[in-house]
Amino acid sequence: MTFSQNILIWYAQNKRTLPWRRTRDPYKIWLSEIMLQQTRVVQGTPYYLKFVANFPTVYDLAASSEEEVLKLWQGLGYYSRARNLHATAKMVVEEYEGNFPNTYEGLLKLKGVGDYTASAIASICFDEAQPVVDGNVYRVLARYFGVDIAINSTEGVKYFKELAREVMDTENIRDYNQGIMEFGAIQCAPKKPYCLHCPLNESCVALQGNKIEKLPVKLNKTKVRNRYFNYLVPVIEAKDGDLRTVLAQRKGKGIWQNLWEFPLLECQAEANLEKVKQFLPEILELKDIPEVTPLNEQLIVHKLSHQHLHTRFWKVKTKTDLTNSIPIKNLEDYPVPVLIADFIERLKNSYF
DNA sequence: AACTCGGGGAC
DNA sequence: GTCCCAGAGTT
Repeated sequence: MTFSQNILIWYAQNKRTLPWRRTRDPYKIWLSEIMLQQTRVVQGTPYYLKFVANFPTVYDLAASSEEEVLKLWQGLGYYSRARNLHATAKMVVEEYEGNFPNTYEGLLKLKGVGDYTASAIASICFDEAQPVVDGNVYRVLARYFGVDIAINSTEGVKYFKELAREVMDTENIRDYNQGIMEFGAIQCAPKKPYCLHCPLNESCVALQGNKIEKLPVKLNKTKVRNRYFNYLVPVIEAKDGDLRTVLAQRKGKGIWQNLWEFPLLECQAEANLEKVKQFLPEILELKDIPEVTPLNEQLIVHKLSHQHLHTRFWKVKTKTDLTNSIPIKNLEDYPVPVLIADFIERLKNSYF
């Protein structure tokens, strides 16, 4: 029995029932594929269901605002995916009459759709024989064929794509592609794969050579950058007695583009009260002398894959009614990073 | 070719 | 702590 035949049989017997497996609708497949980029199925699934409920068709998504899309995306990370998602929905509606391209080449032109996603949509929706090579496929192929070329090297990317193309089942590409990914996720797992009862164990080069834990090979460990964030949280007592505060939208390059946060003072190291008071006028233009107090004693360390954000929130109590101030009860309407969302959650449970 | 972009779960 | 997830875009 061939490699692909084994994959197809395993898939038929072991596949999970996932919401996007009941359809060939390119819109829904595209949505699921974007959401699952670098994201586990268990984490992405509730977001997929939320999006399908709010935006049943590409027209609904295109008619929404980026702000709404980011709000629904909040917490899923890699927010450029959400911005590209919205831009692509508008493009499909305005330039493609609401129809997604039905070929690999056509799909590649869409923002946020790269080699993997174009292959996935083309094969799943249109039965086009394009191999998918995601993290799961790299692992399965590296182990089964005993390939020790780094999967994230230029040579490796090219080699594994060609290998994937050679061993794919062109007649059953839809099930085969999903099958090899599912096989990698469930059976040929990164750690402690279930080799004992694996249908491919007798011919698996890595297993026979006792190299399961050494494959796949991956280079370049990410180095973490430490950053020191001071969020200045204005607390303004309005005339009606309500509390107001201020949010700012992150612009330009870097993390959390177009998401909202409190006015930020970033320093080279942990800042004390004097430091915050010194630079506060550059962040907030106040007419009075505010009362500034730290809201967390220990720095909150928010960990991203490549940055550690050492964060302190400062209450800035003022009587200046800043322009663009908003009622504190409206804070939850804005798309914010998890770091800010967690803070707002504590705020609800009376932080002041 | 190397870097950047989130957050979370498994270990 | 480490690894990695149904990767893409930029420099």
